[in-house]
Amino acid sequence: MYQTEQEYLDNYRIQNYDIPLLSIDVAIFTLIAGRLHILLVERGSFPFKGAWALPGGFINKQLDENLHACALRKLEEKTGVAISTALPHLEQVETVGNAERDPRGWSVTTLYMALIPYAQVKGFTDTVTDARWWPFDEAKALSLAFDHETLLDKARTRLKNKTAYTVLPIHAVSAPFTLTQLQQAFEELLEKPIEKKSFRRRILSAELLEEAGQGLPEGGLGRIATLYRPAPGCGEHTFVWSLG
Amino acid sequence: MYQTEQEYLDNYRIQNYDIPLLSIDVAIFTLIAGRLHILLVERGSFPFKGAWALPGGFINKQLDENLHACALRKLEEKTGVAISTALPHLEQVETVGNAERDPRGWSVTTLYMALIPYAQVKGFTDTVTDARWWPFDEAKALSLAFDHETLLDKARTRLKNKTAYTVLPIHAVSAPFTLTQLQQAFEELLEKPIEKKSFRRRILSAELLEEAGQGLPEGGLGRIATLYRPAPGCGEHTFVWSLG
DNA sequence: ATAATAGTGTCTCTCAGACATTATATA
DNA sequence: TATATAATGTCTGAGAGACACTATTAT
Repeated sequence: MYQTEQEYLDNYRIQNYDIPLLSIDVAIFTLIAGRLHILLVERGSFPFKGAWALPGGFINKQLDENLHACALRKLEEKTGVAISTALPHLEQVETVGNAERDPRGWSVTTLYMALIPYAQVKGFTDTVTDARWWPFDEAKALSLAFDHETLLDKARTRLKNKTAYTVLPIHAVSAPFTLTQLQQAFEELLEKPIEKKSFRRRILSAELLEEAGQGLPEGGLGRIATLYRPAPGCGEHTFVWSLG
Repeated sequence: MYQTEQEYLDNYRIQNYDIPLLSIDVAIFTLIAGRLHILLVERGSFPFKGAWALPGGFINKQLDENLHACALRKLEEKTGVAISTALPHLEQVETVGNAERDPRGWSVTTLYMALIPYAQVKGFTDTVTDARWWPFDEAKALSLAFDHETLLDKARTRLKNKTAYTVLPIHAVSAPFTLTQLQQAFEELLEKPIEKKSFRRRILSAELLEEAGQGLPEGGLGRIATLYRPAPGCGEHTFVWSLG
């Protein structure tokens, strides 16, 4: 039909094709008072107007350099977290597509999962009126928009699995923190207790933390604890063991 | 604007939105004479006409029930493998999207990875003229269409990682097989030798194999080996250890 | 002192790696 | 017999779980 690639491209119109709708959804987790919470937004427009949903939306070809940047933009819009600040963990979980999940027809969404320390976003999310943090179990009991209950489960499963073999929960606590605080974060995400000595042995021998002074434990009672912060460059090469 | 969800849906036209192109690509791996190969197709149309690429294409809203089914359809079209037959492993790897990967503009592709025994597809792929099996290293040296060199790496990495903690390579050998054959498959996918006794201990204690008679080793020389086939329901709950 | 929390010592059990040894087939 | 491959025996060291014990703080 066309003789050259340039000629083909000049005549290409995406509107001529019957393509599915594509969106991005982000399951944003944090720990509030030690318990797992997730950020949900109340939908202000159709479809599912008024229902709670994961933050998400469409790719903006002008604003978003790539898929990850698009997810990061959603994360920032809802949490006010500045990219440069600290350690907002953001990773792609799975892409789901079928004819049933959206009443507008065959649609595809790429699910991301984020984990951030509450201290870093509390000020902002408190001021946002259409979004709020839900304890995870309560969120699961809501009737969410689209197939977001399924997406919630997928994100939660990823969170749990990675906690068993990486130091992912480090992204849920603000530095500096005690090893006990970090262990409690691990236990909440893993949904089971961890033996203290084993935890300390592994987390310290991994050399992913550096000391950051000393401080009293939460509650102000007990022996002074050593404080830690993530070591520089502890980014993602954090896979070594198998917990639980 | 609209008062009810139904009214909104009645007036919804996807063509009114500026959405990116969405495709599916499948990295299909097999072992030929013990070496890792990947199936590539020579593109017959623009863009990248004449270049080698991963099998893939667009979702067909009528034919495809969901994303996985779409990937399965691509797999079947190129390999002739019947879904019902045996164990074609197919899993989603990652979704990539940006403005550069496709000259037609901002585009998104969901990458799948498949692993099948060569014996199951040899007859069919031999007859297909626009597709051929490439040794993995040679494929990497080709100049592939789009960002398929990157995709190839992502799929290869997933293959390698999962080999370390699942029995994924079981999908690369035809039953019945000897433990030595299975070990060689593991070693090729893992790119390093495995200690024989350790391998046998773990693979047998996982109880994912059942005995399937006895046979001479390849080459016809040596002690009679026990043959095995995957145990029914060894599907995917195959994660237990950490090899290497 | 007492309660509370931080941090350590150390035993045991499991299991991977290493490697020697035995068993059984063909030529 | 020699050669090749299958399959097992067993020692060692690393590390996780268990749990008792010591150390240090506030009240």
